[in-house]
Amino acid sequence: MYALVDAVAFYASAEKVFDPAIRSKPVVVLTNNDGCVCAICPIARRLNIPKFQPYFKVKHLLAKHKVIVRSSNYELYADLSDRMMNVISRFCDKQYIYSIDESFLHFTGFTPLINDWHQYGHLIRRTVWRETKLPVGVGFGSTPTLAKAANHAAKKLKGFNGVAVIDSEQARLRILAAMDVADIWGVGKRLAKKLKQLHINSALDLAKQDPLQMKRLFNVVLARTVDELNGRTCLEWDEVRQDKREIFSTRSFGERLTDPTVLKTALINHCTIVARKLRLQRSLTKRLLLFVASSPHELNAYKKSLVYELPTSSADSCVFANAISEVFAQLYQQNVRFYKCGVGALELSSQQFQQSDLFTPNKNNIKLMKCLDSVNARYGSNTLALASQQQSQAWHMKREFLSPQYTTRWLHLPKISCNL
DNA sequence: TCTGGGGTCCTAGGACCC
DNA sequence: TCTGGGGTCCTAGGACCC
Repeated sequence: MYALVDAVAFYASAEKVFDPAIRSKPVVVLTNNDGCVCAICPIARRLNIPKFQPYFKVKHLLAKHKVIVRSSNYELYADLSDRMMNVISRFCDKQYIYSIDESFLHFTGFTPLINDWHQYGHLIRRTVWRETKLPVGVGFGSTPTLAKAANHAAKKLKGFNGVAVIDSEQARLRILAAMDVADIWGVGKRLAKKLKQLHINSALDLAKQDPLQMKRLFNVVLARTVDELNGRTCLEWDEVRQDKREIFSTRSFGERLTDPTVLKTALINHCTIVARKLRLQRSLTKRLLLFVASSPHELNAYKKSLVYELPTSSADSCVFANAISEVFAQLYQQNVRFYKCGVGALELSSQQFQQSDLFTPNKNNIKLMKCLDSVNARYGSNTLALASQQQSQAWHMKREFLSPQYTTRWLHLPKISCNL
């Protein structure tokens, strides 16, 4: 049995945790640089606020309904996510954190004392709410995709109240029949449109298809989804939590940027993030993708990228930073208003099997990186940083409606006053 | 006045080589 | 003079997810 536990409109719910005054109000959260609406609380959802629309286009609508608008407060969300995942982990020995607000639980060789999945789901919900004040939905199913479907039902379909269980044929048919094919995990807008042309409208319609036929007409991924919807597990636990095959760090700037030094600093910051992520999954990369770009919405948009081939696979921030310095001139161009840049690690390999070069000295300083990681883990990210990262504020995000970092900054600690 | 997220994986099609 | 196959690698862009 698998379970998927995730928060209801996580970012918006997180904003309500330390601000009870807005709990009964419509709340939305914006993406980086206050670009788009990315989280809509259930109360705001009833007002038909569209998701992933540019903020400036829905501004008037939000104002009309007196919607509370917040910038993304990642410091807060990351910390609340940790707390939530911690609580959830107590309910199963195998947890896989799939995203900031979702985790899969895999019950195998272990049955909870409470031998009723409904009750168990509600216990998870109640406990998470009691300890974090975050609302979660829980879905159970015999495959990851069915657990996802149950989770969708738990939160979106009538009569489930936050928990749904697919543990019988009736339950499976009932939930899949009520689900639009577009709401299945792995079926996006594009695929859903094509499926509907073939009169495959509900999740159940898709489940009834022949996997081989789906593979022929579409691809192997969809064939697997069909199998999963029928209770045949294709995404094995190890596959669900496989190592990433590429790792990126990219960001748009709060304001357009023309200064080469600042742009280079931004790139170096991205490369240290990528290096840290690589070390976290014990991977090395042989090739870095570096890119810079002006806004795609601009006339004569500028875009330049290049692949840097490292002499030996690495996850060393210093090696990456040197690579950037070496080729930066090829990326930069005068009079371009830069909007975005990023670094990606391609062609990853395991740290365990490092291939060295007979003729090139290995420049990877594993000890130094280990030290850097442990200091930063203890005292906060970027306590130790490369000199070339120069804590510049110039390219930092625009966050006009930022809430306090209640849990990660002393100055932002919530104050409780009581009158005796 | 101007404003449009970030991450990962996959694939079609082009370049190049034999 | 004209015509032609198959493999590998690379890249840009698409699809999907949150």
